[in-house]
Amino acid sequence: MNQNMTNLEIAELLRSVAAAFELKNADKNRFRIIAYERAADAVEHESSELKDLWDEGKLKDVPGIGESIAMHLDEIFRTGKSKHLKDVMSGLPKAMFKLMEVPGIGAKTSFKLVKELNISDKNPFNELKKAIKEGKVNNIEGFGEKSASDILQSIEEQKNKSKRILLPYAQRIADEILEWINKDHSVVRAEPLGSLRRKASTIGDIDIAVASKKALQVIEHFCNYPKRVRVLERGERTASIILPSSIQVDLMVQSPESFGSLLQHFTGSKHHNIALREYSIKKGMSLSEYGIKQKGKLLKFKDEEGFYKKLGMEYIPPELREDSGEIEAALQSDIPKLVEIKDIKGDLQIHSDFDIETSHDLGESSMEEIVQKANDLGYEYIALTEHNPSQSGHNKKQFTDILKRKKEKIDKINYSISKDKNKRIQYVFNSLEIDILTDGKLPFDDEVLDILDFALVSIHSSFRKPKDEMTKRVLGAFDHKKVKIFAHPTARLLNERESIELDWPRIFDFCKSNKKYLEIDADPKRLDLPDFLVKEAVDSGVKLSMGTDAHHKNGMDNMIWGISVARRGWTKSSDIINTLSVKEIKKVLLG
DNA sequence: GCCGTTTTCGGCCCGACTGTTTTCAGTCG
Repeated sequence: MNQNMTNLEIAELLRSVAAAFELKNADKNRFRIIAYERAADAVEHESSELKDLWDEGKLKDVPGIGESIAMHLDEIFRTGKSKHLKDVMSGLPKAMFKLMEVPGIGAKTSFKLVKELNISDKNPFNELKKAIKEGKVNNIEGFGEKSASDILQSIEEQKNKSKRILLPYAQRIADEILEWINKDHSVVRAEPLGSLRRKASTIGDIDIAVASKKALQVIEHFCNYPKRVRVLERGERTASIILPSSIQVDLMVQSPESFGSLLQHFTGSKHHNIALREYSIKKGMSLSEYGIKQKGKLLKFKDEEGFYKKLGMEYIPPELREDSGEIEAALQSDIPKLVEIKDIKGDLQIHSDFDIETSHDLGESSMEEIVQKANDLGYEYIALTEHNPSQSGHNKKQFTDILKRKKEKIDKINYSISKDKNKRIQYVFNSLEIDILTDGKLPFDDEVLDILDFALVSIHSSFRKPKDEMTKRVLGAFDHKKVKIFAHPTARLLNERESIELDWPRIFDFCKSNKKYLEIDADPKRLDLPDFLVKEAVDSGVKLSMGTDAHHKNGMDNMIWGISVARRGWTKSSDIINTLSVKEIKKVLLG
């Protein structure tokens, strides 16, 4: 424990406390254990840092954190430790909490192993592995050959487990498995569910639901998937396999007349389902993957619409099912009509191969290829947004010359587009993605900027600066008249680089007052703004811009992933400037 | 320990699978 614990560390602490309670008062108060686990979940789920919420006196606004836990956290943030939580965990070996990271090892198993084998805190995983190999584990009461070797395998898999899977890659893996599953003739329908169906930016496990009257046959077929490394479990209705890189695939089978309930159950999220079930209990209904039980009778649902309707709710799109207000909205028929890919009329961040003498990466496709691709996608407009020419080795005249050359080329393209009545595409914006320098300035002055139609700004260096300094830096650059869009605003790279720290409410206010726009960068390794900030931005009345950040014409197909983020952020088409017609967007960007 | 669209007290989501047992505890999603 320390004064500056992150949400992840706090969640881990609360989970350890839950485990400690589980061991210490076995049957006394199991709901306290659940309360701590739910608090841990809530902290992990929370988009703001708890320390910041504590600063603002809002700790108890986090659902799952009440009087008592808030008090302990307050003590931690003030003094760096909590006497009570420390007492709860006292006498339990640290190694125990570490071993619980292994799938299949819970509190009780972990405690028993550490105690029986005298495992030290130093390297519990290696010590446990060694004990298993020496045959010491299968002699412990409650363990056997199989459980010992399962644990060994779990530790190994945990070690080589890849990071969370990027959305499009998870989709490809799921598509391949679906192709295999559909070879079984008893399969009526098969769908990828879980976080993949909710279109989360990264995916942990891959979940698949199948409608079939022959569950056992489907499960047999699934477990024979050629790319499997091993079968993790295999029951009458569900099965799990492990793929290379320790990717887990879970399968659930249900008869076609109940497939709607299975879709609903297996799509999740866990938080959404729990909230939904708690609400339903009050209405005298009990929900499960089999249907809705009411007065002892089981009602079955072929589709999800009927399921939600029975609960007195509007249909909730999968992307919204995170227990972040969607149930309340659905009860009041207040679910927004979410933006769709067909609403998008243009792509506002694309890099061509025009040699702009940048120190960043150039695109790989020519302007002409990109314009053709945009036309194929049905777009009315695009923006060509190469990185700015490098600062070193260019003086003002050279900047001007390069940008004038680019403008001439785009002018020609626009002229030829205007002559071709068969083309959907009507305008190419002459733009640029400009670095925000460390001091908040842009690399060149207004005269050079004037050559452009408009500009994007973004951060590509000095990512780790304090929130206030970073916010001033961004607003300094964003303030220029020609600058309309802040591109990939958090600068995060999924699995690789954390988001920068910004005062978001201040950024949102600035955008609203000054007609500036925040980008959703649709590049699958960015997906930036992240969904929860999209929701906050939209709630604050900020308008967004969509860009694929394509560095090759094929990258323009990535718009769909940006749309997924927008939808998860409760975005309507009117919240996004790229849904405007070419005539309207010129007023917005050229003004 | 948390929480309130019947409640400030009395509830707390629901079910599957596995190994080690011989009816169930532990774990997971």
